[in-house]
Amino acid sequence: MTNDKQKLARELVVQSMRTSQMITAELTCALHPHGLTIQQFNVLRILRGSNGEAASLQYVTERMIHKMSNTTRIVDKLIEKNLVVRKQCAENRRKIDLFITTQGLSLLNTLDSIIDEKEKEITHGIQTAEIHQLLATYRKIQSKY
Amino acid sequence: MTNDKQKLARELVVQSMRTSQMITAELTCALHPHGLTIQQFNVLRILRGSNGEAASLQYVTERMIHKMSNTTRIVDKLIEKNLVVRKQCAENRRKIDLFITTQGLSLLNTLDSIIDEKEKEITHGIQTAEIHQLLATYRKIQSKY
DNA sequence: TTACAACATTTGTAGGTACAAATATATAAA
DNA sequence: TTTATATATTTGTACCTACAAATGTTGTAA
Repeated sequence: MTNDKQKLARELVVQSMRTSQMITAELTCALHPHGLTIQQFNVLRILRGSNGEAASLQYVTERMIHKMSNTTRIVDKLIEKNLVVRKQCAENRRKIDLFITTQGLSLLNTLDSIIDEKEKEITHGIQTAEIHQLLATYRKIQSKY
Repeated sequence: MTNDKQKLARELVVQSMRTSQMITAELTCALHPHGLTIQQFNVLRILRGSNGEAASLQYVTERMIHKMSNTTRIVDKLIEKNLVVRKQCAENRRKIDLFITTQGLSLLNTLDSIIDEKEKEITHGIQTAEIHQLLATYRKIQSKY
């Protein structure tokens, strides 16, 4: 590998972290007035996605971006805000059943358009083909791990 | 904006966070045996980059990826490990002069090839042109903020 | 020269990430 | 049946991010 490719590799690593951190900052800022962090918001969306079916902690953790984060403690925060309820699973008492509440669904409903708007803003001026290209490169990187 | 573009926008946001988190995990893992976190490693590289010139906390903070992080406390950790020394600036006593130690330089020397290797691994199978394309897209996203 | 604003860093706090160890429950093997 | 193993979640710890407030220092205008 040439020195040039090595420099590019480092630049890619640094810039992908920087870009992701900027996106994170934007979304954090958009959610803040509504009292949610990105992680709490993501867990809420995952629970909405299970369509009324009970979701276990494991189910939620598998779908999170930061898989090593502590789902128990993020869910705790959502329960405090009455956005989620937690029940012990009847069939398997090791498991925890999580459900989004009506209040949680209603909050998500408000946030959807706000987040859509932010996502539009972030990708503004980037062509569809360019996004497809970017996603393809991401898949190559992710497939290694 | 079409519904299709909106879905792509969301996918880009999610996958860029996921990719960056995977890269972070890889680098964290590579650095762990040497007792450094990514943030500590980055600060150390920034201090090496100042080539023996005193670097203020502000100088370091500006160059970090996570600008809102607490440079004081990251530097504290590096000082504990004798990788960095901190002095009050003589000309302006508000400022702090930071220097990387010989021990710090020597550790970085060991880590360089390890990180180079990781960066190679991450970008393996991705063509130079593809990386340039990716970096161009990143610049577009970053230029908005 | 004494206020006052600007600057540079530190400290406090709430929330997260990563990893390991502990707890509780269920299943399978001797 | 007892023991061992696997499964699901919780708890503990070190470190980090984001943001705000506090501290100490410097420059400047009345």
